[in-house]
Formats: sequence, structure tokens, C-alpha cells
Amino acid sequence: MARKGLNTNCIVEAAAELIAERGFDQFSLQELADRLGVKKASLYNHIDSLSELTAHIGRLVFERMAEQLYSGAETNSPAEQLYHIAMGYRKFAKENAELYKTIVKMPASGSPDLIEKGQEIVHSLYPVLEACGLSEQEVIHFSRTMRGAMHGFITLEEAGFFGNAADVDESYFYMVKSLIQPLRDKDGERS
Amino acid sequence: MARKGLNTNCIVEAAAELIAERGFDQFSLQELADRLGVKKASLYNHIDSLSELTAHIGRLVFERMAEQLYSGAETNSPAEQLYHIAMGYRKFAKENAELYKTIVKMPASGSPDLIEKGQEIVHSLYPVLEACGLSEQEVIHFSRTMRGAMHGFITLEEAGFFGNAADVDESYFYMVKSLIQPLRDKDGERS
DNA sequence: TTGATAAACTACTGGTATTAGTTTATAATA
DNA sequence: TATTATAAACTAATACCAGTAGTTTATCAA
Repeated sequence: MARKGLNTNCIVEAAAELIAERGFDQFSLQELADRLGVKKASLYNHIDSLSELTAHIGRLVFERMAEQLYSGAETNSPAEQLYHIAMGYRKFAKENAELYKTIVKMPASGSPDLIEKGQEIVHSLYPVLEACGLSEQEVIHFSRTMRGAMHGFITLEEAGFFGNAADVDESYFYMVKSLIQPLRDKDGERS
Repeated sequence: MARKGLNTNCIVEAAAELIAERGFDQFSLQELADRLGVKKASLYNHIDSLSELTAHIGRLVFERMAEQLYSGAETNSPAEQLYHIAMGYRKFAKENAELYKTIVKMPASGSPDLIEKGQEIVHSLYPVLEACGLSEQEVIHFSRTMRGAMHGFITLEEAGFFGNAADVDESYFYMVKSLIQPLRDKDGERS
């Protein structure tokens, strides 16, 4: 009955580790408690519910993704930065497929906290997009377009909805190019 | 113990109805059996498992969506047809939000049957896209792009990941326009 | 009428999240 | 240092869940 020094943070991180190892669908509080050397009920001293824990994990996933996404050079052109982010987004989602499902299969709608983290990922692009000559509204439209496209493509790919008729990497490249090209053009207009 | 005349079809349809009414997350075989006036175990005479049933429902959703999508006039230009489909896709997903989740939250990867139905929705556009001057590979890339974009946008919207900073309808319109415009241009080149 | 089969049933297993009430270790206070 | 309050662990239970084994019954075909 010695104290294990648990807290919300280390529970969330252990849960993320467990999901990454064993898969999202296999995850349970029982397994999590076992791994932490604690009884299942004890987790409730630190978390409110499974869905709250899931939201915490989702936020962690977004944080890690943002970290990886913006690690590269910031010195490129706006279009290059967008390209870099789009490629990094898919790379992260594929390398952390089970963790990414946390966002996809989230019960009900996400917590405000989670939503904010999710927006951060593309919100930091706002100044870049404005620099491309997009209006305030267009920046938001483009941001939503790109997030939706990336997320949807990855989700459908992961679920097996794309056949083998063409290389999926190429399709993603085609999509990203399609989305970014108009920005290059617009940027060109101004200069 | 009188026979209720159940079969796979009417179970799937009752399940879809239940999901539409009460929500995907509230659905259970117990509730489904109650509604059908039957014991839970009896369902297993007609279905193999919950996940198989979910796949059946997913297929039904795709069928209904395809029905609604292609009900309009076929006499428009290719770009107009694409626009019509994109708008219908989101309309259906919003009007049947809980049912649409069946596709999103599907356990593991979907069944081959389901995947085929999903592909049908956009595959019928192939000749249209080819008529726009797209190569065989480009047709597939564009199809994947559009499906991904539509699906992702709707999913993020439904999950509350888009704030109130701009009108969501306008953002969707922006996205669809962005994707279709290059096809108009390409079509124009040929003529 | 008999026999086979399909569809219902009962009763159960092992799993899940969650809660209530209890004990104990730590930290703060007198 | 002794006391007390609190946080963190515990035990034990509840109410669900999907799925299974074995049994009975209704229907159809021979």
C-alpha cells in the first residue's frame, strides 16, 4: 500500500505508451493499472473518467506532433513550410498510428483543451499564410481545408479505403501540391 | 418463443435506425435485441459479431449516401457534377451524423465489402475525371484527394475542431472550389 | 407423421468502466 | 514530537458489455 507517487501526467504518459505498444482497441484501465503496479480503482484519484483520460492523451499526441512538425528550419518560403508540415503530419500519423487513433476515435466531441491544441498545429501558420496574400477569412478557410485534407486522407488510408491502384505516397503528394499551388500563384501575383 | 422472422437485413436496418436515434456510442446489442423483441443471444443466429454488424451498417450508409448523391441531374459539366457530389456528401454526413460515425469509428479496418461500396461512391466519377483530361493515375490521385478532403473536413467539423472564427459552410465551399478549379483550368486547356 | 433444421431461448463467462466505503502513508500543524 | 487532515492507495461491489454453450421449439420437407 506504499504510495507509488502517481499523478495525472505520468498516468497519461503511461497510457500513451501502452496504446502505442498494444494498440488503441486493446487499451483498458485494467492493463494500465497493472503496468503502473496499482489497482484499477486507484487511477480514479487522478483522473475523472476514461474519456477524460482519452482527451488528455489526444492533447499529448497533438503536442508531440507539433514538436516534430516545427523542428525543421523556419527559413524556407511559405509554400515550402506548408509542404514540410503536410509531409511531417502524415509521417507522424503513420509512425504513431495507434496513438493517432486516439484523435479519430475520440468519444463524443473533444475537450476544449484538446481542440485548442489541435488548432495550434495549423494556427502557427496564420502569419505565413497572411504573408502569401490571403485575407483574414481566407487564412481560416485554407487552414481548415488543409487540416481536413490531411486528417481525412490519413484516416481513409489507415482504414484501408485506398486500394492498390496507385501509389499512396504519390496521391498524398498530389493532394498537398494541389492545395499549395494556388498559394504560390497568389504569392507570385503580388511580386 | 414464436419466430419473429428476423434476418440479417432487418437487423442491420433496425441497428441503423437505433444508431440514428440514440447515437453511435449508446448503441449495444442488448438495446437492439430489446427493440426487436428478442433476446440478445438470438441475434447471433443472423450475425457473426458486433464488428461484422458494424461493417454491414457501414455498407448500408454508403449505399444510402450514393443513392442521394447521384439522384441529381447528370447533364451538368464535369466540374458541376463534382461540386454537386461534394455538397451532397457533406449534406448527407450532417443529416446522418451518427450513422456517418459508423464509418469513422469502425473497429480495425473495414471489410472488403464495405471498402468496395465506399470506393463506388467516387469511382463512378472516374470517366468524368478522365473527360477532364486527367491521366489514369491522376484520376486516382484526385479521387483520393477529394474523398480524403471531404471526409476529413466533415470529421473535424463534427468533432468541434473548427472554431467560430469563420463560417464553416464558406470554408467547405472554399475547399471544394480549390480542389475543382484546377480541373476547370485543365479542361479549358484542351478546348 | 417423422425428421431435420433454423431460430428462438436460458444461463453463463470473462471482460469493461465506475462507485462507495475503508485503510494507510504522507504532510502540515499544534 | 504528537496530532490531525488529506491524499492516495485499497477492497468489494455494481451494472453494463460482447460472446458462447447447450436446450427447446417452430417450421418446412420428405
